[in-house]
Amino acid sequence: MLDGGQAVMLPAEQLLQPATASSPLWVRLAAGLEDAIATGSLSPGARLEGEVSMSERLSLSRPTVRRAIQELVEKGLLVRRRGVGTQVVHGSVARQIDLTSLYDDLRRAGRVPSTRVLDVTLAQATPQIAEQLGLTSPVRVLKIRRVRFADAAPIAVLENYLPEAFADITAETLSNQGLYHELRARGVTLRVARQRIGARRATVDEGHLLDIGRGAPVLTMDRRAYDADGAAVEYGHHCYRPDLYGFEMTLVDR
Amino acid sequence: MLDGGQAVMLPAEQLLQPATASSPLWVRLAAGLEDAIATGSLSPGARLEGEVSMSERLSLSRPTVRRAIQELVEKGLLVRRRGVGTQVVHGSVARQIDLTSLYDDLRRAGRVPSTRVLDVTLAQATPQIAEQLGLTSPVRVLKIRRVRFADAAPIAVLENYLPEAFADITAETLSNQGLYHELRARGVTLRVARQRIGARRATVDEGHLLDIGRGAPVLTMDRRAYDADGAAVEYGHHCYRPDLYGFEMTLVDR
DNA sequence: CCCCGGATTATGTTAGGACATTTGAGGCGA
DNA sequence: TCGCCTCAAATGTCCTAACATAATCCGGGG
Repeated sequence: MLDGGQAVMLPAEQLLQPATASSPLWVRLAAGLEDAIATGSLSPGARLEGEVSMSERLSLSRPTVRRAIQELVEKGLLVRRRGVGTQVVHGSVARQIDLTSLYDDLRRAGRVPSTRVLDVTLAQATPQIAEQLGLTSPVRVLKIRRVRFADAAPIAVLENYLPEAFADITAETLSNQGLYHELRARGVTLRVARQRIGARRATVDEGHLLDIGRGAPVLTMDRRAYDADGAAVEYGHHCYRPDLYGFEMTLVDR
Repeated sequence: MLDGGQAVMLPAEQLLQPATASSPLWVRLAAGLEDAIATGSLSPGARLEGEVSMSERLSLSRPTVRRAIQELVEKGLLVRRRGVGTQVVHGSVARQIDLTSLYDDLRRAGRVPSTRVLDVTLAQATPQIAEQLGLTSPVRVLKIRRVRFADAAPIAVLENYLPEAFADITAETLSNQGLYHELRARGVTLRVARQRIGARRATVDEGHLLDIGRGAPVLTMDRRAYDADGAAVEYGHHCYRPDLYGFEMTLVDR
């Protein structure tokens, strides 16, 4: 076998990130492993040290080591096979779709995001919007319309609806940081989101905002995000310039 | 509190699916819980019985119960909060994107899928295709072109590339079942896939096959699927009619 | 009546052990 | 030399046990 004839054993200091951080042990181990993969200490195809051996060497319990490895398996970085071992997957790594905003996505990709807020208005909700937010019909909602730029090029038109409780969100706040960041700052923790990705022709308005021809194709994403209580917090309707943005994800068979 | 003032306690027989099935305990419990949610025995917002209580009542260990619940949390059906408990999420359930083929997707949605195989040819790989499959340049690959129908309406044009080892796949086989089914039948187990979803204008050819106007928007998906060994098995380039198909997924914050 | 602080309850983390199952490789025999 | 069989190694499943931590509830004191 070319790949991983011998199991790779990395020093404990490299695997376990600094003890100063008071995060769970398995998180620190997972971070250490992910780092080792990212920096090339563990190259694609390499066979990992066995769970039992690793737990003894690091003075951790096997469940803890297992939990860390499981994390990376679900991220698509490692593959485990019973009777064989754990290997680093081939191919270049792609980040998984997270419950994050486009703003964070772009920053991580090393691009410079900026936002132009078109309008922030409190208006009567249409029956459709009210239903998406799980509210009874005659209710007012905050409507936000923004254009997102990456390195000065317009890449998306964002339309978001929130319950009236968030009516004090200002256009200024949204210019500086993403909507999700602002929600988190208010103590709202988003837990689950359902989204649908599709495509259609751009409306005249969208075509103008995105600087593409009228009727040009756009990539769309509708998302409903829920609170920890299960209450709908946000309904978003986004559309992207397909030549500048796409959704990448890693699927893992379980 | 309106929702879940009292924890719901379902009978053991309902939660644990038949013992005849020799699947792992946590799988059977997870299936039982998922069933209870699907049938409405556990309605949205309902509070689940605590882990400890449930494990005692079912004569299972807490880690086993935890594993089952964890599964449904990752599927987006349940939400857990420390100090509070576990609740069924609100909103209608949407299936998560899996490592499955479009063929299986449609069958599960209750639609009748069918396939028209355009051509199956063994040809010299372009440098791009070879690179996607992780092969050195001068190599032949199997190229498959199909049109997928759902209830007699064309919804996708599928273009797949496979290593020469699969050259004996015939057009006839592909008419009866999906490509992934055929691969599994040959002992190939797909473990990881990376995909990118985007949009663009349909080519003249695609517009004709999908019965849409030329230049109409199509939803595209490029996927590379890897074997358990980490070897690239398939590279696919699909395009869908956006008015008939979209990608739905559930995101869970961890 | 309001506010604050403990008791309660629930999930989160970690440990340590035992056995089952799958896989690959090496050795033995025909 | 080829094929079968056994064995070792690795992950998968399952158990018991304890402590940590967050959130809520409730009662007492101001």
